[in-house]
Amino acid sequence: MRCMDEFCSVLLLSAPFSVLTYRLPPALPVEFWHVGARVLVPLGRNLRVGVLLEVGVPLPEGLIPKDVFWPIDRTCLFDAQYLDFIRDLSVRQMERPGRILSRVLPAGMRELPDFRTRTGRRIEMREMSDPVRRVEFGTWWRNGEFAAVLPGSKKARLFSLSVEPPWQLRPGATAQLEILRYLDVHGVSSSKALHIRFGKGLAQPLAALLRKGLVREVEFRFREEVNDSDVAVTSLNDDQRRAVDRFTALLTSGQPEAALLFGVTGSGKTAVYLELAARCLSLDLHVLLLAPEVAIALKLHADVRRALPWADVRLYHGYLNPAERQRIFMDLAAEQDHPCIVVGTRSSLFLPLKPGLVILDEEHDASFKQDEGLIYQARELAYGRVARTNGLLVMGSATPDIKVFHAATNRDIALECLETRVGGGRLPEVSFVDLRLNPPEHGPFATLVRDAILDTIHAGDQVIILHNRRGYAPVLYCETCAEPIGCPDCRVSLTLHKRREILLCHYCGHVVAFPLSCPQCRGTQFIPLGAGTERLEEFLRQDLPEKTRVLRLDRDTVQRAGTLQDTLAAFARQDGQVLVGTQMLSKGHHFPGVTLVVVVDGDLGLNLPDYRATERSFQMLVQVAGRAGRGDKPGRVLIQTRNPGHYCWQFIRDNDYTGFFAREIELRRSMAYPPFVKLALVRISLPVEQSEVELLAAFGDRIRALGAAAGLRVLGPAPAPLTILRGRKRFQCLLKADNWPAIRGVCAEMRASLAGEKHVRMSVDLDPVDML
DNA sequence: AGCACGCCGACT
DNA sequence: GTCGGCGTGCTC
Repeated sequence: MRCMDEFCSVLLLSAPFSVLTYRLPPALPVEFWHVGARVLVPLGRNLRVGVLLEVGVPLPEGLIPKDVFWPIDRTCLFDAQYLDFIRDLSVRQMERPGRILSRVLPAGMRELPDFRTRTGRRIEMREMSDPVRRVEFGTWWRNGEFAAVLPGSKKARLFSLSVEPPWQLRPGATAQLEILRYLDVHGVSSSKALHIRFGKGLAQPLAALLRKGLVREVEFRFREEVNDSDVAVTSLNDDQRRAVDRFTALLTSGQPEAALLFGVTGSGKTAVYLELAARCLSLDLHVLLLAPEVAIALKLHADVRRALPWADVRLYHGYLNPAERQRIFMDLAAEQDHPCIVVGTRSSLFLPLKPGLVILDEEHDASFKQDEGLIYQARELAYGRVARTNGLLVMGSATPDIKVFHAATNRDIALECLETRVGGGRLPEVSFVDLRLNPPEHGPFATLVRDAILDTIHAGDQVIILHNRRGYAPVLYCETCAEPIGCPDCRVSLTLHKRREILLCHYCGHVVAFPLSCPQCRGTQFIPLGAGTERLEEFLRQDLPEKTRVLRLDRDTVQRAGTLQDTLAAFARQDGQVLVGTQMLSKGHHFPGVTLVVVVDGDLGLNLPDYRATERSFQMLVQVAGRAGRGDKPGRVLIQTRNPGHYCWQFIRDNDYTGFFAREIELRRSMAYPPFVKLALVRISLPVEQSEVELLAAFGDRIRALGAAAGLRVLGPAPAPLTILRGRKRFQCLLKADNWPAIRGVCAEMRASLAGEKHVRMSVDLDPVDML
């Protein structure tokens, strides 16, 4: 029994997310409490989950503390390094640490757990607060006969459409039809999401649909890959060996290190990762291997399992069900000294590991930036993690981020290059088709492009057609009122998705049924303008010889469970001659039968209001070009353009990343863009019905004054590229500075100055990836 | 997030 | 008169 009261600080994992002071209950022994473990604390009249941050803190003046209610974890979940990492992130994001932590943890971990005895009997909170019973529960807790079980161990059920529309339903089955439509629009959905949408009336119609086989329950949106790995586990070539040796030296240098592995597509970066991972494990350190997309993570997971069958390999990503995610999280926390490899997507950065090695595969990929909710750039967080463990961050790419390559050329980070394609495959020949001289006479294709497609098919080879625009037509034009149909909440036109019979806003997700009559003039005659992947697929089906099989891959087709993998697998075994799709198909897959890649509109990405537009276009086109000719036949890439003079084309043709880099970095230097300055985008929005005039004037004056005082340049405020989005008018300022703290300071003051304006929202994107 | 408190509109 | 809408403010 302690004679003096002890106080502790607890970080709440639900609103208000504050750090509060509690007393450790004198009746429970001190060994029940672990810094970094979760505890149950009273707040108001109920209990909350929090993290025990510190024991032995002073009691704030005038505060009468409540007692911590009960421990949840028996061991520390978050060590000092992890909490420091979260704290650092919270400073950078200008958010409270509790909010950050609650966002990055598997959902169930911030919810009230059930307490059960070993025999499975549930103990009510009411019983646990009885002072007499508590002594007994304390004994049980110590003996491990009593524990917190995570909620949500009940599996979240996922449902997917299993039959394409039109559906055979009895007339009047409106509830069933609504559910089918919902699944068609939203793709694989959890029972929770369906419940939110349909409420109590869900169970019966859903059961009917399951019975009829129109809807099926799926385990998982993705299947684990079978071990058909194509990574050579044979010996490494000289380049690969040199990279491995150099990185191994960095791994054991005793200080944080970062390195870039720069290698053309097909040069065997994965083999380097695997060898390095093996060495890291033999040093008893954790390895984190991050992929930009779940599908690529699955592939890498299979590769790792095959190459390192003796290793403890885990797979983690956002599509695991919550119980699964929690289990992995808790397992890793419990075995922090046991070396293992986690393969996953960016959310794996928040697992409780002590990573000796973090590998970012396809480092340039925009998916590594989380841009909803908690905004972060995986690369920076990955470095944040290895910085605390004196580990090594390896970033791999054929088309590195300009900023990363700049750091490598400055020798701020190490650089290793893989010069040759493993197995000697040649890079494809890239040529450009000037659409002004060769007009698109066959749908969107110039005659010579269409001929090339036909020739390839006749030769028995495969074609990839890239068009980074989904849907049927991006604009639906009303014949009578001569206006395109626009989104009611955003100032953009709706995209026609013909098969799904909807018009969809690609910015806010607004959906309307199609066919419809024009909301302006009630007209019913429409002309679809422009083409998305769906229209290309339709065109190719009609235009190409009848027996040609055309597959399509974009976000719309992938909404059916397993479609992404099924389609990729079907195309890989040549169950289809043509694959049409968005940038989704430029990533990481290997199709030996492909000898032609067609880019329908090479200019599509070049004219966006974004200083990185050219870089991104370059990366995507080089990546998709890399899909061609990886087998024994040489490949060819045809890029249609109306702007053949653009500087990036020659570098794409010559597969000359370093040339592109040299040009681009000079442009960035002269225009004062990153990496030469730090950039932030401050956006304010207000409901459309409010006047912005006064607000903008006051906001502009204040931010320019603050900016001048802090030594940064302020551009704007100006209307944002999508001026009206989701029913709000949007304006933005671009801030340029030579350090982040100056930017953060100004942003924090601006946020404070807007505190009184209830309907005005302000968001800050530090280092924006795109300015839309 | 919850839950209280408090201040205004339409009911037994 | 009171029931109940949800705006504002606090919780160790």
